[in-house]
Amino acid sequence: MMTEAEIRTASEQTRKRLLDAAREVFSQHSFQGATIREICRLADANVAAVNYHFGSKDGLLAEALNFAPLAALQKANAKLSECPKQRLRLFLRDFMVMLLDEKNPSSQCRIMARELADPTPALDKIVREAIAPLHEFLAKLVREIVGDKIGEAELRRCVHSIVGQCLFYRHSHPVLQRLHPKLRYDRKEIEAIGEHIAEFSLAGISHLDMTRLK
Amino acid sequence: MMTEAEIRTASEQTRKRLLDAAREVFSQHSFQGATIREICRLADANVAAVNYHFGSKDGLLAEALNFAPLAALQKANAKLSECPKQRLRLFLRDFMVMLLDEKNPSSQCRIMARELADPTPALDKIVREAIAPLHEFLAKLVREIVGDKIGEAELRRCVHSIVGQCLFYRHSHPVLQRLHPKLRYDRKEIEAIGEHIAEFSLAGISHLDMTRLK
DNA sequence: TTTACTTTCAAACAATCGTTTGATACAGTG
DNA sequence: CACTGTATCAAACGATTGTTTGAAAGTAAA
Repeated sequence: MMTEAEIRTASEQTRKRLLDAAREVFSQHSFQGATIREICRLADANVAAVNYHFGSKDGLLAEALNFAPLAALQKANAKLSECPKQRLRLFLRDFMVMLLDEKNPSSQCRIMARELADPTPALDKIVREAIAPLHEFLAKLVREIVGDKIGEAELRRCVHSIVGQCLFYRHSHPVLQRLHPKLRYDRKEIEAIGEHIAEFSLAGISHLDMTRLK
Repeated sequence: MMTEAEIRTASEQTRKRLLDAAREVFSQHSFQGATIREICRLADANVAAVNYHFGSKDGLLAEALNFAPLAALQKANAKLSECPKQRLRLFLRDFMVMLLDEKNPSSQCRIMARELADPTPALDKIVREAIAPLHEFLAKLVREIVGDKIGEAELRRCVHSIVGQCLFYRHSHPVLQRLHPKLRYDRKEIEAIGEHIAEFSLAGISHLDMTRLK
């Protein structure tokens, strides 16, 4: 026997299991490659559960996406009293952990990275709520570092260079596994990658700054 | 009425139309998202033609892949008498044209970029014949620039930074279109992107060199 | 208990997928 | 002519997809 509150959570537990399973499956397959049956098998739910709780496969993906952790990362970073360069270093470290660490529950970013190349009905939401704010955040940070000596087009390309480096490790994971079979992405390696991207990018940004001055 | 040679070319023309259509469709959809029926519709051929000429969808993808243009790019670059830095600039410009220019017939690289994230039976061939040589080529080039002052792990990360920047524009094309709707990838813009990646990366490489020396 | 509502489930649905089949047309060989 | 092999085609095959259905189970309120 269950109380009203417990009943509600029983249904919500099913929803939660479905969302967790969906994030897992959607992050490992393309949207067309992920099947409702696999998600439901992983969630220990009936095939009809997805359409009952979320209306459709599209609806499930839309609800599975939650970019609050990414937004929180940016918000917390903006409040730091460090210099812009150091804030970029810290952000890239945390962002790479979010992208690569299997133990990290924020697999939404992994879905985001996957959906970039494969437009789905959820892409509009992803761009609006996650990618656009992320690019604006980085653009503001780079602008703080470089000043107003470079144009908008170059600023945008710097942001692309940074994001491109980060997403590469997530996107090309299956390939990198085959190129370097011995490599494991433990916490230490992930942080080393984040630091590399930060130093590499800071040098690239500063260099553009210098070339503009001449 | 046709002669024997013309018959053979008639069949080979069908093969060619199928391969062209396959490259077009595979570069725009994931492997699971691309359908044989769409390929055959584009090639103006029967649905059975793919299995008749190539055995299966997998076989069609495998034969559609041809990395000769990419290999030729590397070979031609290696023969240049320019300094390593200038050779990197030239290679990145040509590579970006190959990746982004719609008028460029080398759409195999676009398929490659797409397949990175979505393992298919053809991924082994892609890694072996295209990605591994590309990474080795860039590693050698970076090594020429930086000398032996950095370790293998850092060298590898530099290559990843370069490749990541390049692939980002191909991978995230649908997203970038929504972020910057006014932007068009004409020849001039593509070359500007290639130059940016070159300068950005050269600065990053040189900086790692300097930090190692201290 | 009876009634009303929510949730779950096995089963089926319609659509689409990659693939196969058997017929057909055609060119070359004897 | 008959025979052989190649290429194409409409049609169908079996499997799998996302989705729907109708009944069963379970809870809350009457």
